[in-house]
Amino acid sequence: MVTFTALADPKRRRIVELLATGEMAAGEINKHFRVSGPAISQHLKVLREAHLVRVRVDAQRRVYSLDPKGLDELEEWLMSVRKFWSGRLDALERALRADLPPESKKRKP
Amino acid sequence: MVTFTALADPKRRRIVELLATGEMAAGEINKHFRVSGPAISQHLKVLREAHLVRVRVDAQRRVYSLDPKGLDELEEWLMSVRKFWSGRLDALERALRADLPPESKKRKP
DNA sequence: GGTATATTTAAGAATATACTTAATTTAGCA
DNA sequence: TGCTAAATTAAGTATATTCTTAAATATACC
Repeated sequence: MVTFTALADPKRRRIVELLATGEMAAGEINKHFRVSGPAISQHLKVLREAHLVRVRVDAQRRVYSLDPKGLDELEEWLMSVRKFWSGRLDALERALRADLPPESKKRKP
Repeated sequence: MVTFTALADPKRRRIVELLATGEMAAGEINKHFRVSGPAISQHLKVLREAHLVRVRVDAQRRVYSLDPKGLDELEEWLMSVRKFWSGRLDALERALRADLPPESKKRKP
């Protein structure tokens, strides 16, 4: 799940948000940030490897757009965790339901 | 969105997956990894700050469980991006739909 | 009180990340 | 061909992350 690593950086998250509104060339993406071109290029590489964006070549320009795969993987992980979790109530919730103390407080070490 | 930073680490993701199956004390979580106790404790702190887990005190033990807030925030971001994205087709898809070339290939620099 | 257990906090070291400037690649056009 | 534009790759550096061991904190039990 390189997806989370890719989205851990705020600039990369912002790039994904930008591309959600439509495709954009690397240079145009760059204008939205106060960093050098290479910095953005490196971020785009990470996003590409995480299948969060794809490139289309248009002459010298590289036009970037969202890749569904990355977000799908993210959602899959999220739903998988939720699936295991749902149906399970934690001790506190069980206690509230049964109107009983959460569990025996004493415990041998 | 400190959530992504928290989930960027594979061990922390694993901890969330473990807790999805039920609550667990810090020491018990630790047994699932080959690292020292402090290492896990630090990971748990990051997860706590991201509202992905919560603690309940039981004598000397700290019993951890999932916190809905973190995953909710994650899902919210994901859905927000999808929302902006949906309805928008990229140039290639538009072209395929209209059965026309994607766009004028020539462009002045 | 004194000792053992469970866990966290502190301090420091190794590795990874994100940036910079310089050099390289690729395409268009006079 | 030579020149400009757009972007990437390369190399180096500053900062962040993750881990370790040692010390501190808190609770239970004798």
